[in-house]
Amino acid sequence: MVKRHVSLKDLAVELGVSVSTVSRALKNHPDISHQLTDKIQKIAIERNYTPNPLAMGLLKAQTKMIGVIIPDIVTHFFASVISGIESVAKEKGYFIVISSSNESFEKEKESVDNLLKSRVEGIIACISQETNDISHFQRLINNEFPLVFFDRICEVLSVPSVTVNGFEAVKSIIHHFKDNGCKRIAYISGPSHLSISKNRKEGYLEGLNECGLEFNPDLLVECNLSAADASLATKQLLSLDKKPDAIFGINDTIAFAAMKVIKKHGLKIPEDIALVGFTDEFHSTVVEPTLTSVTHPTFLMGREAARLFFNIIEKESTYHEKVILPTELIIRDSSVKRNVL
Amino acid sequence: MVKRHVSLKDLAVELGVSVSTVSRALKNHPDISHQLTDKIQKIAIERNYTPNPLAMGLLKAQTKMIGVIIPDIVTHFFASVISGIESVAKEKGYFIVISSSNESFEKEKESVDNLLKSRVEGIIACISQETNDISHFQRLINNEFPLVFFDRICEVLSVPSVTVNGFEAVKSIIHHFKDNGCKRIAYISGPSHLSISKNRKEGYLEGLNECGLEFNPDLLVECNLSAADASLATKQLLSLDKKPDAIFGINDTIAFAAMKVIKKHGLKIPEDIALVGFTDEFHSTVVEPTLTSVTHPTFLMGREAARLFFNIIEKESTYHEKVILPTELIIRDSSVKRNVL
DNA sequence: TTGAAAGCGCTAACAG
DNA sequence: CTGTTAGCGCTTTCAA
Repeated sequence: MVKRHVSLKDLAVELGVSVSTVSRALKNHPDISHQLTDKIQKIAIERNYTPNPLAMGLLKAQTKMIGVIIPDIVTHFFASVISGIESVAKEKGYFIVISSSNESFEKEKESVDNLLKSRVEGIIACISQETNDISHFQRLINNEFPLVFFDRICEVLSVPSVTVNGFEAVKSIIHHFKDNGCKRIAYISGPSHLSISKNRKEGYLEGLNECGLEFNPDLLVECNLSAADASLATKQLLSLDKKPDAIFGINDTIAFAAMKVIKKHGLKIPEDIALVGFTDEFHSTVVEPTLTSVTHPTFLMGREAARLFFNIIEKESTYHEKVILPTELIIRDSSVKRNVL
Repeated sequence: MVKRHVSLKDLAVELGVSVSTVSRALKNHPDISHQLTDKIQKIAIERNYTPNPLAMGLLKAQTKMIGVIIPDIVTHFFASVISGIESVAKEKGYFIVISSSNESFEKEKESVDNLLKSRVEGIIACISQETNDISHFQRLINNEFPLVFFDRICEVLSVPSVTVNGFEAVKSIIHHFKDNGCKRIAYISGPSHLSISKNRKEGYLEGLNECGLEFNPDLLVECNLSAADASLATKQLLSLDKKPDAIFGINDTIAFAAMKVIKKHGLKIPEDIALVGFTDEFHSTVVEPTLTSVTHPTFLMGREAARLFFNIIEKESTYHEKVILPTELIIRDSSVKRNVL
C-alpha cells in the first residue's frame, strides 16, 4: 500500500558507501569529507529521507510521546489545556497522545495502562471526578515515572502540578456578591474528594466569614460535574424555603446548567438570583445575561503542565514544583444588581 | 529515571531459556510444552511484561498511530469529532496523534510533514480555511498513503470522506424562514473555496428558488470562520438600506457572533431578525433566545471517518467511499415569529 | 521441543 | 576519513 520510507541503507546502497558513513554525514560529523557529506546530504533530501522514529526510539529508549489523560475532551476547558500542552510539546519535538477517562475511574486506570504500554515518556493528567483511589498513580510515582497533574490534583501525592488559586478566586466572588447586596450565597460544588472542590469550598467559607455572613449548610450543595446533576442541584436550591439570592457554580458546565434552570423557574438574573461561574471567556459573553465569571488561564495551564513535565525529564530532577496560576474575576451582567449600586 | 521496561530477554535470562522460546510461549505456540508455556506466561505477568511497541513497529513496519489534522481543537465541533475518531481507534488498538493547523495553510503543510515523519499509518483531516492549494495532500494520494477527509473536503481529490448533507439542510432552513414570513434571507458563508461553503450556498440558492424568493447578492456575505470576521459580516448586513429579516450562519462561531452583534444593535431576535446556525446542541440552548440550528452528528462523523480509514488499511482497498451524514433542523426560539403563526 | 541467527533502521564504539 | 560490528526488542526462518 504505502511506499516504504527510504532508509539509511537505501541511501548507502545507492551511493556505494556504508550505512555509518551516511549516518555520520547526515549529522555533519567532522570525520566525513566535505565532498562526501554534501553529496550524501543532497541525495538524502532528494530521496526525502527522514529518520525512522521507531528505530531511534528503540535505540535511545525514548518515544518522544507524552500521555495526556483528561476527563473529557469535548469541553472548552480541557480542549484549551490540551492546546497549551501541545504547543510546548511541538516546540520540543514531542507529540501528545490523548486518552479520555470520560470522568470514569475505571477508564482512567485503563488509560494509564494503555499509555504505559505505548511507552509514553510520562503522563500529564487531570483526574476524573470518580477517582478516589489513587494507587494507579502511586505506582507510577514509585517507579519514578514522570507525572504531572493539572487542575484536579492529588494532594497526598508529591507530584508537580498546575492549579489555579481557587481559594482567592472564590473569596473575591463572595465579596463581589456581598457588594451587590447578596446575603444568601449558595455554592454548587463538585464531588467533595476533588481538590478543586475542597479548595474552592475553603474560599467560600473564608469569604463568608470575612463578609460577616453565616454559613448555611443548605446553601452548599455537592453534585457531579455534569449538566444533568447541576440542574438537579439548582432545583434543590430553588426549592428551599429561603431561596438563595446568589449562586456560584464551580465550573462552566454547572454555571450554564444553573442559568437554564433559574430562567426556567421564571426567576430573573441578577435581580432575583445573582450568578457567577468559573468559565471561559467566549461562552460567558454569549449567554444572556452575560455571565460574571472567573476565567482560567487554560492555555497557559497546559503550557505550564508541559513545562513541568520537561523539567522532570530533562533535568532528571525529582523536584516537585507546584504552580498556582492567577485567575481573574470578570464582572458582567449576571451578578450586578443595579438597584444596589 | 524510569525503570526500564522488562524485555523478552530479561524473562529469558531469568528462566534460563532462549528469547525465542519466551516469544513463542507468550503467543501460545504449539511447539512449546504446556509446562514451559504456563511457567513463562506466569512470570511474564508477574514481571508485568508488555511487548515494546517500538520493536514491534520496527519489525512490522507499522506504528498503530493515526494522524488527525484539524483546524482548531478548541471547538466543540472538532473536539467531538476527535472523540469519535478516538473511540474507534481505541477499539482497534490504535491511538491518534492530533495536529492542529490553526486554520493556517502553512501549519497544515507542516502538520502533514510532521505526521509523516512520525510514521503515522494514515491521516484523517479537515482542511484549514486557508487551504486552496492541495498539493501536499495530492502527494499523499500519489503515494497511496491512507487519507480520509471529513467535513471540509477536497472535491477534486478522489479520497474517502465524511460530510453532512449541507445542501438539504440549508434548503430546509430557507423553507423554515419562509414559513415564518421572512423575505430577505441573508447567508453568512465561509471562504468560497471551502466545500462546505459551496455546498451550503447551493442549498441557499435552491431554497430561495423553491420559495419563490429572489437571490440578492447583498445578502450573501463571505467571511473567515472567526468570531471577529463574523461580527464584521453581520454589521455589514445590518448596515444595508434594506436590512435582512433573517440570517443563517454557516457554523456555530458565526451564528453566535451574529447573535451578539444583532443584540448590540438593539434589534430583536426573532422579531426583527430571525437567526439560524449550524451548531451543537448544548450551547444552542444556553443562549437567549435559544438558537434554532442544524445539529451535526459530530461524534458519528468522527467514527465514520475512522471507519473509512480502517477500511483502507485493512482491506488494502482503494475504494473511495463518500459518506454523507444526515442533519436535523431543530427549531428553537430564535427563528419563530409568533405573530406569523 | 527448543535454540541460534538474521533482520527491521539506526547509532556508536572500535578498527582500519 | 571510512567501514565493521554490536545491540536496542522482537519475530521468524532454519537447525538441531
